[in-house]
Amino acid sequence: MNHKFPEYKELDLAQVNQEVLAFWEADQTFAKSLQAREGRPSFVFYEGPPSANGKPGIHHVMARTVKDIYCRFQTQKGFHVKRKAGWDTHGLPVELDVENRLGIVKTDIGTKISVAEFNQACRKAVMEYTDMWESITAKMGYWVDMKNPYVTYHNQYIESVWNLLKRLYDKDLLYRGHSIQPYSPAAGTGLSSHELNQPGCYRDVKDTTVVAQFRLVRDEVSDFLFAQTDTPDVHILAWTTTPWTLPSNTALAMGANIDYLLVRTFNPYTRQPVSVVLAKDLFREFFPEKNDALAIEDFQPGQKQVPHRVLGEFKGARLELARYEQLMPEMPRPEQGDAFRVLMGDFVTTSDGTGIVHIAPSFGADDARVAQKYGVGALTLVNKQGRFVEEAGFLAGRFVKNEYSPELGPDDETTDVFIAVTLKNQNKAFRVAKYEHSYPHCWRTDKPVLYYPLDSWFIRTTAVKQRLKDLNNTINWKPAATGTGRFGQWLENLVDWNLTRSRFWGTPLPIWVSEDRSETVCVGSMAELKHELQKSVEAGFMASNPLADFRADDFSDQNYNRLDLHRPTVDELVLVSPTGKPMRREPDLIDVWFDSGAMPYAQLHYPFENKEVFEQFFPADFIAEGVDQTRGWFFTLHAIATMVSDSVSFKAVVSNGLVLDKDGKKMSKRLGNAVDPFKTLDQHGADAVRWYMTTNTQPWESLKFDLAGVEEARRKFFGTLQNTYAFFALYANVDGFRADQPKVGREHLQETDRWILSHLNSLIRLCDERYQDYDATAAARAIQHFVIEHLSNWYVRLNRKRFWSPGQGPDKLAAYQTLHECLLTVARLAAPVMPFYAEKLYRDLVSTCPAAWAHSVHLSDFPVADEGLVDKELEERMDMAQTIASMVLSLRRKVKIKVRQPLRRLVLPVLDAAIVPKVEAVRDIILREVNVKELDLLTDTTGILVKSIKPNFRQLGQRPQYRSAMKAITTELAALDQAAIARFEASGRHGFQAGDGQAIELELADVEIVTKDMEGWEVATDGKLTVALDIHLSPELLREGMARELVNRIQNLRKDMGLEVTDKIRLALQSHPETDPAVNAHRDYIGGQTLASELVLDPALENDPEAKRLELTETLALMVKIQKS
RNA sequence: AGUCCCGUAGCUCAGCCGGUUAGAGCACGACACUGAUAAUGUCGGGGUCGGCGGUUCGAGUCCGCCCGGGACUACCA
Repeated sequence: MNHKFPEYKELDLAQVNQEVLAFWEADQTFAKSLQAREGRPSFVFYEGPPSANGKPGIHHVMARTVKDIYCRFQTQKGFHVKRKAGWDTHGLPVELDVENRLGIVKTDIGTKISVAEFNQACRKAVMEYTDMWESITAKMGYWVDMKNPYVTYHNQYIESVWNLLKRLYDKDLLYRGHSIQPYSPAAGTGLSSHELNQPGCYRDVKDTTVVAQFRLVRDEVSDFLFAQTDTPDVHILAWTTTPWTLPSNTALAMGANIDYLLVRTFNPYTRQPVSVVLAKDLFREFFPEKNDALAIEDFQPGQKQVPHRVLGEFKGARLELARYEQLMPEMPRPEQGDAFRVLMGDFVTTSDGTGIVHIAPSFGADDARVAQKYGVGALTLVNKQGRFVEEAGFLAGRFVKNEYSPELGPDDETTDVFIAVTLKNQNKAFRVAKYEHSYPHCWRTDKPVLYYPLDSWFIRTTAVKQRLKDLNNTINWKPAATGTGRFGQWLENLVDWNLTRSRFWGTPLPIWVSEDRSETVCVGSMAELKHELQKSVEAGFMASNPLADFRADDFSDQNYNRLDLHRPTVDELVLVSPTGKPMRREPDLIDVWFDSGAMPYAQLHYPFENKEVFEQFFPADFIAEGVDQTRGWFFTLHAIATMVSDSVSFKAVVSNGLVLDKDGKKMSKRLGNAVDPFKTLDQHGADAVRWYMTTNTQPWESLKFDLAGVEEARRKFFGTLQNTYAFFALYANVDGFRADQPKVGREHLQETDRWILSHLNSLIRLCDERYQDYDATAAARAIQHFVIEHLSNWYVRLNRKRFWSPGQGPDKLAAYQTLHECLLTVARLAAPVMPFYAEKLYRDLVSTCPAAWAHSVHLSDFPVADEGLVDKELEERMDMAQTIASMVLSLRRKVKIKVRQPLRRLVLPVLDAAIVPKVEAVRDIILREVNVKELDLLTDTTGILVKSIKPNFRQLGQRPQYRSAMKAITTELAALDQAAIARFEASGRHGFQAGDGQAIELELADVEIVTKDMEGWEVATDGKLTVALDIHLSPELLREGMARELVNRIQNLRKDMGLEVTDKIRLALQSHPETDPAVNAHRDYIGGQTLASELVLDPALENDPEAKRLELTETLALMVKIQKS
């Protein structure tokens, strides 16, 4: 046991980090913190799995700080908080990374390199940086169980995922369909949205655009248009930026509520009379105002300006299901569906084009959706190479983009232009123009992406949309707007989840299909697979059952690794259908997001193991990840839990924002502005980084990470806290203070003790509330304010003398106990945010008596506020004392009188009798602080004070009848002179007539009276308080001031000589007419303060070689001799 | 393009239910202190609260539109 509080020369947070880490390691503190709460209620936390094939960045430190804070807090609150780490190991980023390293592309897989080899490479790459992750996790103090993580590629994990898929399959929530996906003809591969979001993928390109004329068929629906015009035909105008999709057009889309016009005009190219339909909002884009006056009848074919006349207006809904003729009749017609009709689409806008959208369901996602809704078929006249197929007649063999062709260059005629010219000549183009827009490009080949229909499996999330929304409303989102806004919107516009990916390294889709697709089986477990395989062996489709030895009740890796549940092994398994046909696995993998969304189940290998455990660990009380996960992990967790368990997956979620560089730019390796997390933690210590991140900004706002801010946190907060501790330790050791001494009675507490304890307990309550509400920022800011402003700048400053005064006694003990209590409590309050320094501080503070406290702050309980110690009135009057002291100091500065120079009198005019007792209570504190001898409260201030009066708006606002008279009241009050104010104060009321004749009667409560000035005094005003300072210096005061100057200089000298605080001295001062009177008058004081056992005035000191020269003022110096006695 | 977040001093951020003189820290400048001292205190300059319009007796705060930054989703004629 230590009998002394450790003292330190300086604060080295990085060093503290090291020491505490070593302590935790040796002590197994994390494990103990869990053991200690074993059997207590659980606080459930889910760790979102990071991908270990990338190095951790500073933003991970941010995200993990958030997680760690609330887990540590809830642990201190007594909950059992299990934290299982996890690794996201599948998916495209891993594959791309491996392709890069091997120098291959997707199409090489299966040819240049086998799938087995490729997947082996992925398996290795995926855990490549595991040790870096483990290291950063430890260094930053994130407590999570890294020893038993869940890993998404393990067979047990996959089995759980398969089980979930099977449940969805059984609920008829899985179906096969096709969707329009980005596809790179040049690379021959589908692209994910992830790939499309690589920087530089979206590029501005200039394309030839066409406004095509679609000829309506006259029928019951469209008849009303034909009836209004003289031309035989009516055309719908539709705009496209991809004219190569026009041959595949099968429908047009209009907005049901959009206003459209029927316009009689002439085709600008063929000059033929036409009647066209377009959105009213876009009318002026095609028909300028200057042509309004031109008459249709007068039009000459050679005329440059084309006349127009609006014939009618109607809502899009009127044309629903109207028929039109195929634009290019030489093209085939779709085999299925009722094509060439006008559909209503909610995606139609009038922001550009014509307000009517050309629909080619094969080449647009919106197109496909609306076409499917109406049962309109598709034409796919382009193949995967981006080339028109044979059936496309005169277009057959053409590349839709020159970039896809090996021969064509940018200067060759494009298919778009070719089609535009063709349509022009056929009176089918109303406008042809170049248009610049952004379009995605394949990041590997730099060539434009093609949207192309591909087969996929989907999860019917739209079937549970309402339930998803309802459950979402019960989730506590931080910030709330993310839940209602971003996430809510996302759910509102939900589409079915495109589950499958044509890839290699991922969880295989456990669905086997017979060749004619008539029979399907979904496998939900290893045991089931074994059983199916057995049947297949019996049917003769498999030579042997690779799972023959698998035992369903043995969860060991050895048992589970009998068969790798990845490609290509699973592809080789042929099953048998109920009718005896062979079935092969659907070759696709599932979206990796399903892996991570399945983690509440799969991390426990549910439902095969841990069935009861799962009940306790679902749903999570809390999760936290970046906002970019809103539609990622947050969604997949939510969707899977809703569909499988009809429950939320998490009750509360904190989404944290980006970490940008200090100029607000995104960090990237390319720009070289990425902050190295290891270096940062090593240099500044995790606490400073965590503290900075937490206090600087709310976690969901993006953080402009600036090392200067980390440094500031260290200097301001940790420096002050450390100084406060060092101050405490210095004197506590001198006095042999022990923290486990019985508490002194409350009667021994001074006003300042009770004041700081009041603040402390308010702080405890606030922190508890804020942490509870996932608002660590407010908690940490409050702690910081308490430490710097209240504890250090005021409490320690006011009470320094109590600590260094000689002797012992209840008053001194009270001071030690109060300060100790404050520091100890701060350590416990701040521990979730700054786990290392809090640990250090806590252990130092309890080091003199470890038995009385937990040996780690993280094993200690969160402080409980003692409401009985909270005294708001006390806090108020101390605030007032601080304000008054500050005002006096300001006055002193103004008149250039040092604080060391005592002054006679301070006067405080009292406007409100209520403050009298408050001031009385803090009178001594004020006087001591500002070095003034008397404080007078002046109650009768008439004639002395200059007052001003203004309305109390808040008060008056409560009275409806005066609300509109506010201006008149303001004017009236501003006009009152001193006498009128005095009368008002005396009578308590003031009546007058407002401009409109309203009689107004004001009471004192309706106004605020403040003082401005005082005749003949040095005065300062702050709000309602005014102080006046008597700055007259009597000879007596000057002598006392001089004595203090002397003491001050002698103390400095003592220090310079290296004397201990307790050393006694013999003191000789040079005799001097300017100082002798002060020395004589205050001999005892000087001697006492400087511990001088002997004080002599020596006229001959000037020549003493041992004497030192002291500068007292600019003009006065004195010789002094000090000898240790 | 849609959705969401943000915009307050040179920088980082507070500002509750609308109340009339908008605050803190950093940085900068001046002064003071020197037994917490590689600390500390006091004072000071510095603001069209992104812009415009509206509601109101009164708007940084509420509403609408716009501008700028960011994120996500989409890329669609």
